[in-house]
Formats: sequence, C-alpha cells, structure tokens
Amino acid sequence: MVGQIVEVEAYRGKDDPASHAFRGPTPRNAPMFGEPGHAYIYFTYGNHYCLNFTTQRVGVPGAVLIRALQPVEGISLMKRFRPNVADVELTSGPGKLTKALWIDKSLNEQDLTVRGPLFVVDRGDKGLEIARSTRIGVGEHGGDKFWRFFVRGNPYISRRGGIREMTSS
DNA sequence: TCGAAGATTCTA
DNA sequence: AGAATCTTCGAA
Repeated sequence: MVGQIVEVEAYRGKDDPASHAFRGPTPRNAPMFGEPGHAYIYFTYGNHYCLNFTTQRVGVPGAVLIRALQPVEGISLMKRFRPNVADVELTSGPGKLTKALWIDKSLNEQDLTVRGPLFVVDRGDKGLEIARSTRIGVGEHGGDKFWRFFVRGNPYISRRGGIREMTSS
C-alpha cells in the first residue's frame, strides 16, 4: 500500500508543552530521542495508533506526526481494513491511516529511510502549496504554535472545525 | 499503587 | 455533544 503524505504536525521537546517529550525521556517516547528517520508509534485513547517520523539527531527530541495520507496504491486493501467508509475518509486522520495501512507498534523504531516493511520516499514534488495552522487536538499548552502543515485544498486532509490558519508570514 | 489525561474516532 | 477504551506517566 502506498500513500502520499498530505498533512503533518511537528513536535519537539522542552520548548513544546504539547509534546510527549516535554518532560524528558520515558519508555514510550524513547524513539523521539533516538536516531532520526525512524518510526515513533504510540497507542492512544485506547483505540488508535499514531505514526511519527523522527527528525532530530540522537539525544534531541523531535518528531513529525503523520496526520493524513492521500491513498495512491492498494486502496482496495485499505478499504478492507476500514470497511464502510468513504474513500476520502480512508486515511484522513492519524488514527485512521494507521488502521488503513495496518500499522501498529510492531513497526515502532523501524528505519523509515530504507526499503523495508514501512518506509518513506521523497517523490520530489514541486509546486505544492503548503499551508500551516495550529495543531489539532493539543490543549491550551502548545496550542499557540503553527506547527501543522498540510497541502492546501487536498481533499484527504483531516477535517475539524476551529482551526486557526496562519494568514500571512 | 492509583488516578487522571490523552498528538482520536465514531455515534447520537 | 459525548462515549468508548486502555496505555502511560507522575504523584502519593
């Protein structure tokens, strides 16, 4: 199965109260402090896995939460993992996309830069219009940061009301 | 050891 | 608008 990443959010460390790494390393967030380019996968709300791509050098916490994909290949299989949902809803959220691609904690800490069970490649797309907004689902702390990035107008991004979009630079 | 919160989703 | 559902973490 293949999907194009169309929405992400950035999370950091002690300067980011919304981050799992805000209070330092724990068993769960260990991948955020590890090698860059690896998977950080966690389970939340008793139901959902969320997939992150680690970004910083060893010892520095940082990750990008993959919030939405545009399905590209293997759509019928995604539908089997997420029955009875419209195509546009298949991967339009961090918990939705992990279910559609059958991503769980067994893939935690995978190296996403090399070909394997789960990996990311740069398609070299040019000219995509990237918009940014406040992050979704974060509380009062950290809600001021415009660290959500998405392809403007893409129908596969997650939908939720009340998002403050950055107006100008 | 216990309790509260959570980078969500689905249903009413 | 509210429930479901259970792991994780920090405090006691």
